[in-house]
Amino acid sequence: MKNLNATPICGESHIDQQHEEAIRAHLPSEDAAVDAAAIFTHLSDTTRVRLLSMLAVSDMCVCEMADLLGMSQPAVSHHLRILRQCDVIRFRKWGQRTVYYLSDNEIGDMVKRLLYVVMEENKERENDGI
Amino acid sequence: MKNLNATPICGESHIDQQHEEAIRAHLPSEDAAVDAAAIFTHLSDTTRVRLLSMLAVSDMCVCEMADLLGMSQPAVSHHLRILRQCDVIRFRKWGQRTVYYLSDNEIGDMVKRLLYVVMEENKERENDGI
DNA sequence: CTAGTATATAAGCAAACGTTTATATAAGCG
DNA sequence: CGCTTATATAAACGTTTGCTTATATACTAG
Repeated sequence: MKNLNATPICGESHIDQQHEEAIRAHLPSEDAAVDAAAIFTHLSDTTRVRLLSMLAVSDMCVCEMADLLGMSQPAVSHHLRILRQCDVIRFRKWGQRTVYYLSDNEIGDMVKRLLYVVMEENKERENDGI
Repeated sequence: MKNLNATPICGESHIDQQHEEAIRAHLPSEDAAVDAAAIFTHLSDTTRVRLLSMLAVSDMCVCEMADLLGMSQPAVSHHLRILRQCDVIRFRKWGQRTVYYLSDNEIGDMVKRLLYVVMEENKERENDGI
């Protein structure tokens, strides 16, 4: 295959059929793009990032998370449900309590790595100025 | 430090001051959580995932992206602005055209890895049978 | 210069999201 | 058995988001 990164299509003609087809062949399916975006959506909330950061430190039950965040219990449950649905976190029952933990799968690992990278970038940005 | 993952706090008492402080010490700052969530928000849209997937294949100008996605030019520009603002993508001027490309930084790399992981997970899920 | 193309921005509207308040389920405890 | 605690779900409301239409900027061609 040609080096697609060399020149933008528009350098040749506005719509180069061959080049266009080559690019289309590399694009994710409709479903894949939707699913990928969904995962990002599930992580795209400050409260949920906080919850995941907490669970990266320690398994925890709902009321503890609510206490630590200073948020209402229903609000926390709401976000936990979203994170559960995409299998980023799981839970085990422990008496009355429901103890949540990060999933031990690719998505869970990805989230941990991501959080780490983002936090580090954030530290650098803070050090650089403001 | 103790192994925080061993037992949930609630196993000892509902709020164990020492354990709570240990966890708080590991949590991201308010700003870090907001920034991390913001990055996910910027990626949390099907159109933007598609745009990034396209740019991962080849640098491209706005009208090409609009053509390939079958979307209006303002809609594409709207999303490109969002991706620009968080430095996931950058652009160079080329005559009348504005050619966009993925940033060569940690965030850009992260996005590529993420897209790859998510697409692979998606393929597996499809193979496992809907 | 004027006309046309490529892109960016602004205003407006419908849909989606996050929180709160209120209610439901379910497990321990007396 | 009722009473309390832990959690989940539902309804409602204000905010945010993404798309469209319309307009603005900027480069090119003639």
